[in-house]
Amino acid sequence: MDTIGGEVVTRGKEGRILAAAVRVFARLGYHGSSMAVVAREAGVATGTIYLYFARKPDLLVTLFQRHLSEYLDRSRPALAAAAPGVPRLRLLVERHLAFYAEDRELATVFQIHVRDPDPILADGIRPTVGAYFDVIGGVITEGVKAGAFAQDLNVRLARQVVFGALDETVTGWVRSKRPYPLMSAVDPVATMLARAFGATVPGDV
Amino acid sequence: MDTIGGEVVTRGKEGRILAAAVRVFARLGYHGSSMAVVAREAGVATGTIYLYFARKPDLLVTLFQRHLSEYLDRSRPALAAAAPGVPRLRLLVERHLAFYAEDRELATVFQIHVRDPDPILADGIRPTVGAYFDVIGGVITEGVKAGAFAQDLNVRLARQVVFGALDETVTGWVRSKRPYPLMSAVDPVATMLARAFGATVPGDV
Amino acid sequence: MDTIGGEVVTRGKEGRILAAAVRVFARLGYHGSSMAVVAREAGVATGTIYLYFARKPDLLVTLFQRHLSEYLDRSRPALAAAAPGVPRLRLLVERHLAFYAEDRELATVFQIHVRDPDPILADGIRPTVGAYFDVIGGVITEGVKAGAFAQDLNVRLARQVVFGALDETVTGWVRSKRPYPLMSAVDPVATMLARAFGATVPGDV
Amino acid sequence: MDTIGGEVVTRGKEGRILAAAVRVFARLGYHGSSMAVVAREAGVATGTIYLYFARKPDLLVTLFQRHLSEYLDRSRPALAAAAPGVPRLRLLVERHLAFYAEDRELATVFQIHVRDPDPILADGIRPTVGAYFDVIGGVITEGVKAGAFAQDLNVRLARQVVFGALDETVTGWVRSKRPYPLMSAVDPVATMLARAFGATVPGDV
DNA sequence: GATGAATGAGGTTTCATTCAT
DNA sequence: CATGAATGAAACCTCATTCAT
Repeated sequence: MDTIGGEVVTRGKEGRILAAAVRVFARLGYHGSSMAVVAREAGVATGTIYLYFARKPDLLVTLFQRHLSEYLDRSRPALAAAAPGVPRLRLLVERHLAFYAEDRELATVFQIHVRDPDPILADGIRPTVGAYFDVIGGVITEGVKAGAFAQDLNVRLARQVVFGALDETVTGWVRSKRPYPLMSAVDPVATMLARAFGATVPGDV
Repeated sequence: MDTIGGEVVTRGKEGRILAAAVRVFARLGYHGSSMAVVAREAGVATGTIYLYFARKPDLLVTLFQRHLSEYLDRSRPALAAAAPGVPRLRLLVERHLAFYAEDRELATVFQIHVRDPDPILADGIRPTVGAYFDVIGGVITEGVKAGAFAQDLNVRLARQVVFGALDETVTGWVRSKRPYPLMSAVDPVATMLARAFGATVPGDV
Repeated sequence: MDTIGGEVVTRGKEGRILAAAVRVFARLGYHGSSMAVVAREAGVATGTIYLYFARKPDLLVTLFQRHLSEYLDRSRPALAAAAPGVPRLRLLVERHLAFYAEDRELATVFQIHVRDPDPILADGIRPTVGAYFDVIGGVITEGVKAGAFAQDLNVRLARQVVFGALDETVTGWVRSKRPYPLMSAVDPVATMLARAFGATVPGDV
Repeated sequence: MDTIGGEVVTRGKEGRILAAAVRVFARLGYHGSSMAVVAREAGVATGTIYLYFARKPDLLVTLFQRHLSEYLDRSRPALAAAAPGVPRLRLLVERHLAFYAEDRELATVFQIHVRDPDPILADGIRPTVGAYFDVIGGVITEGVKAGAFAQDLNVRLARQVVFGALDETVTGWVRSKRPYPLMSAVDPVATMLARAFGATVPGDV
């Protein structure tokens, strides 16, 4: 896996296996998928997967680490460059939805498994998701500090509202039979969240 | 299982099995739980479960149907009795959180498995969750009609924001090591959602 | 498994599985045997074995514990009843060979696997074999004390000579194409060992 | 592998692989060792082993053939040079223990695997061990003929007693946590065996 | 000769489900 | 109704062996 122009690119056999895992997990879920099916989808022998991933959970955990971490690394500087408050919050919404819009199957996999209670999965996934929560928390805190958001905002709850709203927006999009452009949700959702935090959105009286 | 005075009551063996399933699924997750463990927790023989539930997924599906449907049936008239707009939205938030606060283990199970992609589970769970979405959609639509919420609100997205925000609020509560009173989130979350929809919240200038 | 008149008797499914394991291990060795083959030999399904033995090594370890421990328990009082020195040594030889003569396949399994280095096997087997070594050591020490054996005997080495000689006698018998009566070796071997320890054997000048 | 001045010398890659196999087999046992681990220990690629040994069992079989055969070839003339009876028997004991004392890891491997029932292993190992039995048998037969040992000695059994006693002596040494000098066992064991066969040992009345 | 990635058969173990008692 | 021993399919994972480079 390489990064070219800011995009995660998967190459070689390891990349093909991860890509196959995304497709299979999206279809059957992690627990409904067998290593044999992932292997067949990747066009390799079952044993070959184990040359790159020691155990089955590593497939899913690696997906989160690679894609989400990489997304976070790209997002932090971009967010810092935006003005605190509404602009930065709007950018967060835009980037979040753009990230998932780019790969519907990856989105499906993430939506399904962020909350998986299997201890081994959770141990691998939670740190990455926790880092994302921190990023969201930062956006809110900075907005409050800048006076753009209500001063009495409960940051922890606000963070959950942001994550929950974004997450469910993506889930709805993934589930919809006739997929609409996910990016069309950027403006409405960003507006709702901004208002939720007491910001004055351009166009409001 | 019966309903007495608005409460779901579990009786006899079927009830003990469902209650055991909640405890076990909360601890190990549906996919990490075996029928044998559920049986032991319920104090019955493995085979006995099959006298009440034809397949393993029926355990989880029945939990959603019983508890969530019953919650919905109780909620609809209560919501109808509240004034449309902010009061009704606030009541929705309050009832949602109260429902989960009442049974932390049930909350855990629901949080984890609403999105499970196993086709048999999904087929059983989605209708019930869909009905809840309709209830939420109704609250929002009525609020718009009543002029309490922004007239250009995208109801579908707003619905997802509500569900996502509530869901993540409960998830956060369930995950927290030292559990705080979930009901303390009612006011802040209700306020955020009301503002998100362009409502004037008492106390706002 | 029960004890009737001093004999180990295997009953029910657990007994049938152990008996099958003896036959299969004798033929293919522990490492060359699969659970599936043992199950087929026992006339049960593969999974059934796991109702009685948690892991594969438990099959072999249990064989040692059941048969060898039981043999030791029967032997200790019998040996104590014999006069120290040559008579007791002779009884040890006789009982050892009789024990193996009784079940050629069990003998084969034991010969092959007493020295198996697999840590899990070794941990289970060594204590039992160690107890046997102690019994042998006792016979020698008592013989020395009674003045029947050479006073300067190195007990540790003598113990190894006894065990090695007996073990190899059984191994040779197990390996021979046309099996001779193992009990015909009792007298010659007992005589050799008695003389080895400096005892005067009846008939010597 | 070459023989220079009576010593087995391992040269080149084949020798390094065999030496690695000894170390790995001593640590993990033949059945617990993988070709990959042997290769890593030898510092070669996995495939390289197959340039020198067609199958995995060939590694173990070759070890027996090379080392034991070479030992036998050196032993036969040495034994012939010793006086029949006790001196020759004592030399046999001394050479046997010296052979194992020289390489504790090789000793471990041999102790563990002489009796392995895997047909392919057994077919390769048994002839070599059989040749050793013949050598031992010769020492005893010559001792009887020379009038040094009891005339009614059962040679087959005596041979097993010798081999078993020596084998177990080495096993005990290999197993002991704090290794003592194996050669200290030469005198006591040789004495016991000589007496076992009815010989008058210098120092006896 | 040497490499080591790739293969895929085969092993152990789990567990939903059945059914004789 | 209730039991729980039994089933056997299917999962994960290992590893001897091959072969293109």
